[in-house]
Amino acid sequence: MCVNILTGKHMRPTNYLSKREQEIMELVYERGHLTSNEAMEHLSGEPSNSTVRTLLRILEEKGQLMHEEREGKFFYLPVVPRTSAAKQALEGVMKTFFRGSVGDVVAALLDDEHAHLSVDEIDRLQKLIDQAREEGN
Amino acid sequence: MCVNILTGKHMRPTNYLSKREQEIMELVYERGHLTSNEAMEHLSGEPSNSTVRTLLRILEEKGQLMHEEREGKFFYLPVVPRTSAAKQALEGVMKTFFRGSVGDVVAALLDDEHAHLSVDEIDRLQKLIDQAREEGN
DNA sequence: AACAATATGTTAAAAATTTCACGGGCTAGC
DNA sequence: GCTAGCCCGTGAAATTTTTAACATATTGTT
Repeated sequence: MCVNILTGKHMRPTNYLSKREQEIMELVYERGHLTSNEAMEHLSGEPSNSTVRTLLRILEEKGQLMHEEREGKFFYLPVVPRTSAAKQALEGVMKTFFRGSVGDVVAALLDDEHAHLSVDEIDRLQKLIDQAREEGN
Repeated sequence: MCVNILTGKHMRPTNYLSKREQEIMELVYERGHLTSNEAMEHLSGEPSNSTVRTLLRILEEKGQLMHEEREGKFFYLPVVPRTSAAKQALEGVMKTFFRGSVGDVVAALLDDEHAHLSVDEIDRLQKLIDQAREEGN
């Protein structure tokens, strides 16, 4: 068992997260915050409230979650901000499936006929590309 | 333990993959194929060859991997083609971190100043956008 | 005060994952 | 033939993950 350098609190080693832990982190990022009851409702299987709370506590010990009390309940929040986590996740997928190429990812996204983009969205992307072109110089 | 309807072979339930299993699948997709020795070298920690082979076999039982023999060695290959797996992975990230919005993902990719795109790549994306604009009508 | 309803804290058993020692098969070189 | 080197298969121990029962705390109601 590790010890947090700053707080002196005991911490679990982080490394990779377990399956259930990942499931929970996905929920937290998707919803922004999470109570044990919300988690219970949305997790696969039908975990008991007790089970879910244990997991939330472990994730807190691992430094992945923090909680604050609102209306007498624990609201769990991600420690790593959503945008950072998003970037990390994207980079992972990019490395594993797209040889690390941003272009390939965008191509896959736009190629997918399933993903009908609105005119507004296309305009938005157009601006981003124009911008990227400028920065390239 | 489950049984494959077609082959009658015993199978493990698939569901979510465990941490190690995920690590291995990432390697397979990144490299295209994998031998036990390659896996051993690239996995975190220093798993023994024996350990790795067990995991590869389990993934095969789960229907995630298949193997063929080349030069007397087992080459493990993904059962789900790379492009399908890539799409799935992207959709996961998109749902968790980008409210399912393709536009938001592309924006995040292009926004990242870290990702300097070459002129060729920008042109490529431009074509994709033009194409998407046409299809939108 | 006593009770019900709702939350969290603690602890430990059950289940799954992870690990690897050992055994066996095959090939190449002596 | 015998041996060394390399590879795969199997069974079981070690470790981690997952689960939830039970205990405690707080709040609002009768």
